[in-house]
Amino acid sequence: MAQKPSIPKGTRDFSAQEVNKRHYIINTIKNQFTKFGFQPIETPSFENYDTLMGKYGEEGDRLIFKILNSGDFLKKVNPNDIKSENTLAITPKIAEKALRYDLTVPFARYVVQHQNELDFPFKRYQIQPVWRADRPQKGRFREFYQCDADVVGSQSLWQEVEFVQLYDEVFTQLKLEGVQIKINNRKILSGFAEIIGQSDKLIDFTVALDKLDKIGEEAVIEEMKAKGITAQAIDTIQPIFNLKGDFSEQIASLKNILLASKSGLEGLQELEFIQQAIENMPLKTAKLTLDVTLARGLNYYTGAIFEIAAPPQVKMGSIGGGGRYDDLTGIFGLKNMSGVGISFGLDRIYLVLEELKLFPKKTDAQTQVIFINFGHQEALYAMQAIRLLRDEGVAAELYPDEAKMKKQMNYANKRAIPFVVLAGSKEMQKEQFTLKNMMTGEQNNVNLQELKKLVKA
RNA sequence: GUGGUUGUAGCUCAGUUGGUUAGAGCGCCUGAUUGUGGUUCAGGAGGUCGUCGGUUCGAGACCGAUCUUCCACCCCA
Repeated sequence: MAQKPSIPKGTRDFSAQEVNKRHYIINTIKNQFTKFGFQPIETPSFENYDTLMGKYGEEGDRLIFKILNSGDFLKKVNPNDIKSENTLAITPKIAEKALRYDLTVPFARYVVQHQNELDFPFKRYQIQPVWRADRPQKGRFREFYQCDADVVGSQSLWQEVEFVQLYDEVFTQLKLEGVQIKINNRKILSGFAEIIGQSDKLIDFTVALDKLDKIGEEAVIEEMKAKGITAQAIDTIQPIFNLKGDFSEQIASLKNILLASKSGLEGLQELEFIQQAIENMPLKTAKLTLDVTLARGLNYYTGAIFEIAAPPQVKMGSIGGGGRYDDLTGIFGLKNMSGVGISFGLDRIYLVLEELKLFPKKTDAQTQVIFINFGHQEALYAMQAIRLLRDEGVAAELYPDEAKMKKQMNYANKRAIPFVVLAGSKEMQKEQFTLKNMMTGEQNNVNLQELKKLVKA
């Protein structure tokens, strides 16, 4: 116990069953990505320090795992910085690489770096782990998978429409019903800030607004005041705390509030476009809702913002998110390249499916038949049959050791292998096999042809 | 980064105000059953009580540090 090895905080090992279930989710997502015309790419697990730093705000920078240089990494550091414990100055000197924090920024880097080889609009998907030096919690890990799909090089709102459909399709396939696709638009949030004459406090304003359904109206107002937003300004936009009605009714009331804001009205128009399209092509199981309090931390969104809420009966943070960013590649020197993308949080979706018992019983193929090992001659006889079964696509194996029958049977039972073949000298003489069905316990003497047929069924 | 919480056998957990050799259920191994798993019965193995240090005649229990778990905040998938 004491001397046993361990793994770092916030990381996990996955058993065979868990991996199979994860593959089930990944395959579902991948199939839909492909159907919607996205191409797979992969990027390295670590990037240059400068590629990642400064892209996620101060909080994000703190959560990026930095990789210590190899060799005499202290040589490049100014000794005065070490003496004065100037961490900020030392870090970029001793860590020139860092683990990726998400898939979007590496994707932007990829697009800029390969711009001459890509055909725009470029649609890519990417399913890889990311790392964050966060404190673990329910559904929060330090290593987790993101499944991203993005389009760059198109300003068309049809992309947003398609992403809503893509979300709906994936969760429908996963039998996860009642998922809420919350949508908002950064331009509406800017519009609010504009109306109250405090555009400089946009971030503070949205961060506070984002907490509305969690801490309530009063606490939100409290926080806004604490951030220096005037009571008068808050009064002006008070109505947004209590928006009523369905999607289009909310749009109508917002139009009144945002009358004086050009960008606000633009944002509303975009939302209307998406909503009307979806109305004409109803979603299968998900629900599209307008949520003006939806802010999402990432600074780079400029248009639509998505967030996916799990069905209300499970307590879980968002299981996906995304949005439009007009200038993501700008930070790497490629201007005028509008992009929009979404992400699925694999690990959280897993927890939700587990809690709601939505995983199919058989998430993956497993061994269908195992042959008892009676000795060298018998094993050879078994192996010949196994090879033919494998050619037919049947997962078959031989118990490797000449162990006691009871032990071999027990092993088959534990692994829930549905068929066991007993082929000893008796069977070999008649070129037969004794096939035992482990579910029913019944046993039959069959030839190879019949064996294939029975095991496959 | 802030505050709280958890750790005893492979797993789930008991363990009294600090006092002999730290227990249970499940699982595991062996046998009853030399070509038959699940059920039953009998027997058995397995723990430096997360780690390091301290208090004490004596620590699984008390104190400190550290690691880990889970939770809230922050932030986020």
